[in-house]
Amino acid sequence: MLDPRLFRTELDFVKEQLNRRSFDFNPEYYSELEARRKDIQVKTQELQNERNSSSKAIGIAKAKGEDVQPLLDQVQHLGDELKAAETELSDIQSKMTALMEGIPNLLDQSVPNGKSEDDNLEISRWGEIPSFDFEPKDHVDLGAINKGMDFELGAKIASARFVVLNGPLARLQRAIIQLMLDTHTSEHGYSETYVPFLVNADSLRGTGQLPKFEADLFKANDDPALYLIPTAEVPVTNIVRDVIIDAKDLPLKFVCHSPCFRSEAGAYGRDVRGMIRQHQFEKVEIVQIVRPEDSAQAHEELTHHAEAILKKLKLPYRKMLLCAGDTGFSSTKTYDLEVWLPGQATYREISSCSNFKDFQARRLQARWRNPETGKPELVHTLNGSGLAAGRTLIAVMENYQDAEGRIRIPEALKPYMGGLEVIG
RNA sequence: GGAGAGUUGGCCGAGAGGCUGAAGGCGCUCCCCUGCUAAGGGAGUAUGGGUUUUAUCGCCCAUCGAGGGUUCGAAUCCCUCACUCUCCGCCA
Repeated sequence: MLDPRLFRTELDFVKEQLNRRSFDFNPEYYSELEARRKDIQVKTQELQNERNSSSKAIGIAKAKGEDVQPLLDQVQHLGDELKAAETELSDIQSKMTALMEGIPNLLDQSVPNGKSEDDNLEISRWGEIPSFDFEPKDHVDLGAINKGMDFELGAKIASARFVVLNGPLARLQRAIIQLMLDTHTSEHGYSETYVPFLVNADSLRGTGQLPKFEADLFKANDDPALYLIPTAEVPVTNIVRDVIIDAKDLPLKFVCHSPCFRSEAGAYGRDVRGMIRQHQFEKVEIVQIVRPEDSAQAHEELTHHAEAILKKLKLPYRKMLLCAGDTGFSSTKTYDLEVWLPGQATYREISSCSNFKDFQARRLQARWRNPETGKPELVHTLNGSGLAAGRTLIAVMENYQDAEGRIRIPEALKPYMGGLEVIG
């Protein structure tokens, strides 16, 4: 959620900034709502004040043993009037909240203009694109060998867009996850957490998935409403919901492995083949909670932490700065890391690292006590995939294949593979 | 799943319809005092919101697990829900 004060003082600026995302913001509707809100809130509070002071007077009169009937007659009319005002106020406040919760974050100055992923800006490339003296297979063909990766079985057990991994490939994915967790905890200073994979609506509202993106979620229960997490970002960032953090405890850095569940309604037709876009996938997420002045620097570092995994695995990748039109709802600035997939001869997203500044923190009421002001102030939140494990598995398979369709185990993963050097 | 007991400020804990946003204690901050330390004295110490933006001051509103209700008036009475603890059952 954006700062309501910004709307009251810089309405034109807000509209202009939201335009960069092609978000159509209607300042007239906002101003009208805000004017009514003010009007009704002031009126309601005046009535409440009147009721409170009258009631107090009755209490005092009664204590003195005076006749309170005249006073009671005086407040008679207040009840209905106040109730009507309160109803009207809560009505307009929920309209206001609905409006505000549907507005995306403002973009950082450094984010380039653009409409789609085609306008994203390439920042850097790393690694050698492998050359093969044979036609490289994609992960689906490689996985079909020994039924190590079985999409039909996934469909039988669940539905389309689920997969079953068997034997060494299942272990390889686990090895990838282990490498990521170990690297982030022992080299990058993150603290490992284990969290619920079902979350309530408040948590999803806090990180920005609700109310706007319910269609992307799997709802697992109705009363109370519980949803399968689309990313560990949700439960992990909600650790600090409604918390005032001691200044000395910042930054907080969490790493968390979890399965992720995405309904991706409407996404059918894209990436139908293989493990690129699944309803369920494994991911290691890194999350930072920082002082506002530190978030830009933290964003760079967090992205480097994700890159470090690709470097350890010697997977070629490029780093993209997302353009205005491709940057997510809650983010001010996002770097995507795209790994090279020989099977598709293209770069594909494997990590997304975002700085949300105070957008999530405001929804979460996640604050820290600023020693300079002595007051609670909003923190900044950041997160990134470090990395998506399913897609990392694909990348390892495709980049480390040989002419016979076998897969060499990258050096960094060997300690986790129990002596295995080659799969297939 | 069954039975019972709880949920009050950073923490402990009083309060049982009316000058209670909440006694008292602990902690913390500032000041005074005392060779040092310890002890002592004094003051302050929730959060959100409104009041044409911000800051100061003031005034006002809301909040005693959450949401409804009764009442002129609710931390206090009633209802619903959530969570915590204890015992029993069942399990990993």
